[in-house]
Amino acid sequence: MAIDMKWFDEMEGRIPRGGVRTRFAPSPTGYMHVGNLRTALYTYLIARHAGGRFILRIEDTDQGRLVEDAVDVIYATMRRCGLTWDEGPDVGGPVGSYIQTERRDFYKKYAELLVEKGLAYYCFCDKAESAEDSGNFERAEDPCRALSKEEAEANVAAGRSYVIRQRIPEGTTTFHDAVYGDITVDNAELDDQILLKSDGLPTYNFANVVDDHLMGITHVVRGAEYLSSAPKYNLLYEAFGWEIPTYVHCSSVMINDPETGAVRKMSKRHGDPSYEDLVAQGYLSHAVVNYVALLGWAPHGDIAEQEFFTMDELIAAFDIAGISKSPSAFDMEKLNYFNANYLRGLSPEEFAREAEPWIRRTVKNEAYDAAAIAALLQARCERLSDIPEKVDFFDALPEYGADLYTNKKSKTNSEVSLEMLKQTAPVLSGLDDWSQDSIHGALVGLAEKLGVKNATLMWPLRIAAAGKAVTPGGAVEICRILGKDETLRRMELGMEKLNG
RNA sequence: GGCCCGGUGGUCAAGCGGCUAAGACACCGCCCUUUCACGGCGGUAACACGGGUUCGAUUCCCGUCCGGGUCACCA
Repeated sequence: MAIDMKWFDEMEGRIPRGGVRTRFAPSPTGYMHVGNLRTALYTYLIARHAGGRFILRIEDTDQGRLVEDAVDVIYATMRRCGLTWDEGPDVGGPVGSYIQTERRDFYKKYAELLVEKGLAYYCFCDKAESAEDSGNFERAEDPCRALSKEEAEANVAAGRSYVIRQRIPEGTTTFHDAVYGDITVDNAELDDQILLKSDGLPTYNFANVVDDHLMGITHVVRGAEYLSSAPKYNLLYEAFGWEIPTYVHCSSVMINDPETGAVRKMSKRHGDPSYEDLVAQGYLSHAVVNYVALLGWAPHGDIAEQEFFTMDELIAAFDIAGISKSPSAFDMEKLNYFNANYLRGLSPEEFAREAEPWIRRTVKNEAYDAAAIAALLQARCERLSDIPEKVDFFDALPEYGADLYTNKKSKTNSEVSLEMLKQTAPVLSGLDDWSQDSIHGALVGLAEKLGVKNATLMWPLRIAAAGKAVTPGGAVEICRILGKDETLRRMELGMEKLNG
């Protein structure tokens, strides 16, 4: 076979030079792992911090795992998280295509180049061929044998399926990682790695190296699970004579298994939440991004104690030196804390907009003002999904026991509560102005007149109005939203209950 | 199991030879208060272990233990 060196020269000529270029290269699985999101974020931040370019590349070389619309999930997730890319499948760029299956010819040519150089070889693997139908590619004991160039060409010409493997030389390989430092491994640990699969598509490792090179990637950011395959990359770069990029491996995101208590890598397969799951549970993207940024990275210097960051602040503060080597555990409690803060940081209007759909899950009665309910909720929920249960009493007064009327701190019991409700009913009934201030003023005035604590008067009223020991907002707020008629009706029910 | 990488409170973490070892979440008190929250104040809690090196180790080196990752025609 003839190698057209002019083609390679042309490819090399297209590679952008100068400036930082990073890439996020997910495979389209249909959802975004928390770990992946964090890797994407760090990758983005490294590029933006340096004023460089951030590239999105789709790694879809695994035909068996293709998921429909999965690429759209990636786009949507990254946009919602504020990770905008400068080059990618949809926006194009100087070194496209940005979808690996559309680059299959490139990989094949580069693999053949290595064969030509004597650094890789064809092999024909009967066992693999027979296993192809079942889709189960078991590792053969003696999978391949190197053939002479003539034999190989004859086989290829005869249409036999084949793979191309790289010859791994003897010795040791050392590579440098920006967070882990120098790592050396014995090449004996490495197998002759497959570059091109029998379906003509490249393996992940090979496609990565070829693409990162051709796309001019300067910083290869990825999860630490790839740390042990990194030496293979160097061997590939060396075989081609290419410049080795800066590696930035990020430790894994772990999770404490709620069932077993064991710590393990976070994964969708074990039922751990993905980004999409978190959003569905009522977490704000910015809260997730902020939290995840701090999971495995910490700011240095005079902002070492800062924990809330806007994206611009992250861009300014992010540095590779702050990335930690040890794996960190995803803590839902702390995410809750971040989310609660972001929720409170919203303007009342923004919060109401976010909250309304959740409020309306249990509050179907349009007479009850969603914005007013939202106002009570803003300081009281960590996740939007906490909302429906908290406001269910508006539509339907729960069945509740008379014991709820007894509260030590408010100095109430059944008798006291009944008396308070009896005193309160005519006062509220006579109120023309059903506003917050008006109701509050009337109640406080009555408490003073009766010589009781505000709480002693308010507690029974709130229980009668809501039928729950804990509610968002107090008696005044709830009555105000319920409206005068409904409030008085519920008070009647309460008094009946207390009369036994 | 081989190889690789880690190890500061329950969790996230600062620290980068000399500190009463930060801060945050969670937890526990107190204050505020119309319940609960929010907010404010305070508290409990950590350098895995054993050897070195050093005047001095959480910090450097070695071993042990523990944890994780990886050993695919998956990424």
